[in-house]
Amino acid sequence: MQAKIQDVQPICAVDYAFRRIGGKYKGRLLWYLHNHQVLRYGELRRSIVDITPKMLTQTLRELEEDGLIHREVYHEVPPKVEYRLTTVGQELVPFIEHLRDWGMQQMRKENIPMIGDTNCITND
Amino acid sequence: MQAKIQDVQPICAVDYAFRRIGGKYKGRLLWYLHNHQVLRYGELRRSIVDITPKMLTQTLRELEEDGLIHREVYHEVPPKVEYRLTTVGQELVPFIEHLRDWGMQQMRKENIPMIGDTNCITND
DNA sequence: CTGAATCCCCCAAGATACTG
DNA sequence: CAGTATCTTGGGGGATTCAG
Repeated sequence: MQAKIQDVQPICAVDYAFRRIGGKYKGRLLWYLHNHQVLRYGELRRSIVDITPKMLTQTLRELEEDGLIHREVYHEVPPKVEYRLTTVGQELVPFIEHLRDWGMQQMRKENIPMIGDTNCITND
Repeated sequence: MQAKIQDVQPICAVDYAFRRIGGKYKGRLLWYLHNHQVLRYGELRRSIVDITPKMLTQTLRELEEDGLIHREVYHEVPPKVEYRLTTVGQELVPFIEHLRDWGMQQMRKENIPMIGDTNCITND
């Protein structure tokens, strides 16, 4: 488990913000949730191609505890759980969007190959 | 040493961009360099209060190799080395700025204490 | 003053198997 | 379907010492 954001006193706001969206998968997770509005656990698992169930759950829990995403459980058989961005989470979208644009530009300029889609959009 | 950005094929642009500015100190380093235009090694060491010489050098080298900062060596006694953002590095400033604003707002709302300055500005 | 060189540790992340 | 439970590991990062 990553150290909770509340448990470590940040040096400054930049430090705080970077720690809050840091980690290997948080950026993509937020981005995919933004693109699809709402995604189920299995859909996220297929979107983040290189993630294991453990890391997916762990990252989702951290983002939830952190107030960036909302988790909705439907008590059905079979189970169904939906994830979506909270209002606070949505405030981060412009940032991720611009960062993605910058990343795309850099990759084009440097001719860097990638595994997935150019726009970071999944198909399902 | 962190795996070089060129050596790991990114999943998508978001993945790429996050990996390129990831790490514990890169964000603050870029931010401080933006605020002061140019900083010497020792000034950076005092700005990033929680960094060790090893991590400072390592992070600076990664950012340099990555084309985000420029390193200028003055062959004097005593030695003098200056760091500044490159053009590509400067393109990242708006995002860091936006992220910092978001972080400040969150910290104010949640009443989170911090160690350094609210604006992430150092004094020297 | 600006680093380099070691040694070491912790924990984020991976692999695998299992469950309500 | 949506997760847990263990075990393992790689390397990011820390502490300390030395150097030009």
